[in-house]
Amino acid sequence: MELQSKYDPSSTEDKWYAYWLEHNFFHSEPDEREPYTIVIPPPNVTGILHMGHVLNNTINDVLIRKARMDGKNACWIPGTDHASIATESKVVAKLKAEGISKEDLTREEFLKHAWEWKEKHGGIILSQLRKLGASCDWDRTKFTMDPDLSQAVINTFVYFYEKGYIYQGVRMVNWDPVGLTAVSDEEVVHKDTASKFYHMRYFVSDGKGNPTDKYIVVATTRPETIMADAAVCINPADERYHWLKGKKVLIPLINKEIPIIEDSYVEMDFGTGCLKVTPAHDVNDYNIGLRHNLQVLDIIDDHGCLNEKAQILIGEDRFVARKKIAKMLEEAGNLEKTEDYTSPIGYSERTDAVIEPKLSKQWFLKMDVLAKAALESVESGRIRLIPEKYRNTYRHWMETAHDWCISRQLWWGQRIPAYYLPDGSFVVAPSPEAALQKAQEKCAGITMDQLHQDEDVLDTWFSSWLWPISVFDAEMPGHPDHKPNRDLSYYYPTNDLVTGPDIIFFWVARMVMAGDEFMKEEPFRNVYFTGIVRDKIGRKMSKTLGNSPDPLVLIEKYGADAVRLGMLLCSSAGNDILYDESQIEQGRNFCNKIWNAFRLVKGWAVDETLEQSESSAVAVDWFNNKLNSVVAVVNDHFSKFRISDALMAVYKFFWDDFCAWYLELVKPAYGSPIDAATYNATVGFFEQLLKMVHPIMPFISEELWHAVRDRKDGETIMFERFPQAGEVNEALLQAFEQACGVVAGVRNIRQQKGISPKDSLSLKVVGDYDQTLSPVIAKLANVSNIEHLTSIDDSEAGVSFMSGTLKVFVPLSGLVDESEEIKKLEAELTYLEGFLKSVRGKLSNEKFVAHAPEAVVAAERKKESDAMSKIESIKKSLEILKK
RNA sequence: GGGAGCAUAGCUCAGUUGGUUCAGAGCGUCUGCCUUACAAGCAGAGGGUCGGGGGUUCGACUCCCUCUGCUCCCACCA
Repeated sequence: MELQSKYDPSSTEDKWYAYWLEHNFFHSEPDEREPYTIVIPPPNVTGILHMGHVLNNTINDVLIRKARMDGKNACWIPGTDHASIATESKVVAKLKAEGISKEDLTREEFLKHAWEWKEKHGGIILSQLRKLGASCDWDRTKFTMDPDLSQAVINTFVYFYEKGYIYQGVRMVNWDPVGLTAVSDEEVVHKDTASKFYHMRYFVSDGKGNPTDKYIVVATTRPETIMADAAVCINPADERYHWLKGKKVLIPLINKEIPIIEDSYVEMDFGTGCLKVTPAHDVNDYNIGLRHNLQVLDIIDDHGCLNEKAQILIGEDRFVARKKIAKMLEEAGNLEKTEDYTSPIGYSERTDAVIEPKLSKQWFLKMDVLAKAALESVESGRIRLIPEKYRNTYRHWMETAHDWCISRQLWWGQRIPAYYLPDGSFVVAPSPEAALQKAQEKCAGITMDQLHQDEDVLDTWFSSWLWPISVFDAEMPGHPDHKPNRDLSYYYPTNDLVTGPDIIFFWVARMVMAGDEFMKEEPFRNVYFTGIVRDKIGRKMSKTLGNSPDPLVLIEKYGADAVRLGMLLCSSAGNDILYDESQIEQGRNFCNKIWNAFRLVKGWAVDETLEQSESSAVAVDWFNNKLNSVVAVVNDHFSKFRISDALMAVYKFFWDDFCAWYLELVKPAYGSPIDAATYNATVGFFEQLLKMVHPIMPFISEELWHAVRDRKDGETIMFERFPQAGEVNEALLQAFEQACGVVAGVRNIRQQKGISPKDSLSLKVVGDYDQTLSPVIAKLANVSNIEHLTSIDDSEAGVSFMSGTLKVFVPLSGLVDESEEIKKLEAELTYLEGFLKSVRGKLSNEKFVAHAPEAVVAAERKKESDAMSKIESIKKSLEILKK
């Protein structure tokens, strides 16, 4: 069968993925081997594959396939995250399109829709990962809202509640007065908005609630909130206002007396330097209020209208009230001036309503003890962050960790297991039945109907932080005294985690906390941070920009192997990667190169009677040593997570060493057969190369591994042992290197002089030269004979060049332009003399000789003598030329 | 405003305790080749005072300070 000159991934990739699945190669069960475990960063259950996933999962797959080939029991757990906010908003949008509003549904009805949506759209992303070649153990696929995983979450809540780590508290949330819901920080968009800066007079009180004639000016953009003011704040260092210390001022219009307080939060050079503190309606003011123990007075209702606590303008919308109150202030003589002012205002992403900061009751998990342990896990080096710079970020987070707000005003997720009694008190229990029992202990005779479960669900991260534990043993997290099951004991801790630095705190740190708490052992050893995938000009990939290619289209066009290689080419750990389709083309080209190397080898006819040629014998010996040295380098790169370096080492080894040098050396003349020894060695090398390629490009390596030799059904390259480094004959590698230099030199002369590769030349060499390499030079440079001499006959016309300390002379009659040669040699001479001078400068420096290590000084001496011999040689050539 | 990081060839990046000819790789560019494995290829070549300035050192791309420019995270200015 004639093989095409282009590799066609579409005809092989699906075939081999099906083959791997059919033989259950990805599945892992505990055994006596060392485990190697990765849990997938669970993508959103209703998400679809984007370039970020491709990068992350390619790296994961490279690591897992490498470990598998290193003989470990490799297990990669796939799964999805319920992603409460993202999924719920998708379902809400879908219902809205059908004319159904969430408010019209009961919780149960809504959840039914949500589950239907999940069943229909969920897990698409996992099937897309198969296209990429991801070798996940699909039998172990998990979902963060699987019944057992959900129960683990509930149990964890109960556990921490009973431990005293969970409490209810008040927190400022982003309230959407139109959507009538709290929205997350991520759903708030800040837009510069034109507004007014109102400068108001607050009169100083005489101590009995009456105004004196003294006043201060307070500037605000929100005069409608003055009724909720709890204080006026100045910077303690502000001398302009020292006279105010300890005094009280009166809120305009309502004449309420409030204190002057001091806090360095206030910027002296912003506004008037006096800040009205309104704890209920501004986050910063709330925090100041906490420090100074101020009263919190909430005067705005859920719809954004003033309530009765405002005393005036009750029922007015906040923006209407703002205009009216400005007028009232002016009439009362309290408005000094208004200025135009532009400031960033938060808007709801979904309803475009201006966000109102609002206090609400939330559940919190104390972070102090957990964060301390998690910090220690990294500081001690038990967890390695790659690259290391993220240790700083991590430490910073852990040292300033705020308590974790774990409640969300949503329905999609694990509902908080707190059950309220009619008297307003509550019990926390892992199930309604258990809750009832506890409630009855508090209040005899109470029935299930009288219990009311908290409406909120838990933050999605409150389930994902258990992921490395719960995917193996969902019993474990809630029951720290529970003995881990077989899977958890075997696979935990996992080895490597691959994720983005943006969730270092949300996810990574919290998994460490859960691991420390429940397992007394970190959940992973190494965390590899990938960068963000950006487009060619550095913009984030986004739907609206339309600069995000569909990975499936790319796979269709170039093949998964090419896409994988293209993504890895430019991805050093922790750096953003600038994606460009040309990288994937490079991946495709490499596949094609491998394919054509295979075509060449496959096409050879073997003649068992043929003797191995000298050049082939040298080639095989050399390549064997080269293989050993490259394998050592590649393994070293892998062990340090230098994945793109490992990849590049393999790439160059295949392309340059194997194809450009080795194959060219052993290639028989067209139509001639090859000897058996060389053929067998070559096929063996090719197999080793395929194994080195496999973790990065699984499909083409499996395809050719089967094509290069007859294999039985059930055989796979996946479980072949990754090549191990052996002894390296450094002298041989160096000698070969030198020979390559000579070959390149001769080719260069051919190019310059316009000599066809078909015309053979002869060479004379002077200097240290390993003659065993002569056949190599002869074959690759098309040289008929090489003479190793002590000096060059000065009567002959020709061109010479230096390769290391070796002088190579190519006799050429009639083709030499002597003046050009002289110019070239003189330029080289000038360079070498300068070089020699600087080396001698170093060596004559007593301090250098005294301080520098022996080896460095020796190296300099070698440079000196090498340079001297080169200069000598060039001078001789010049003499000859100038005759 | 607080914190972190980056700046090396046209582009994307290496440069691993400061010392081998250390100024590198890949891609791109240029030149010559349709040489029966591969033009998605082969053979060659050019290209950077390592952002500016200062310091430490026998020696600095590498360590310290400073300036400039950029990026990210957090808090967002009443």
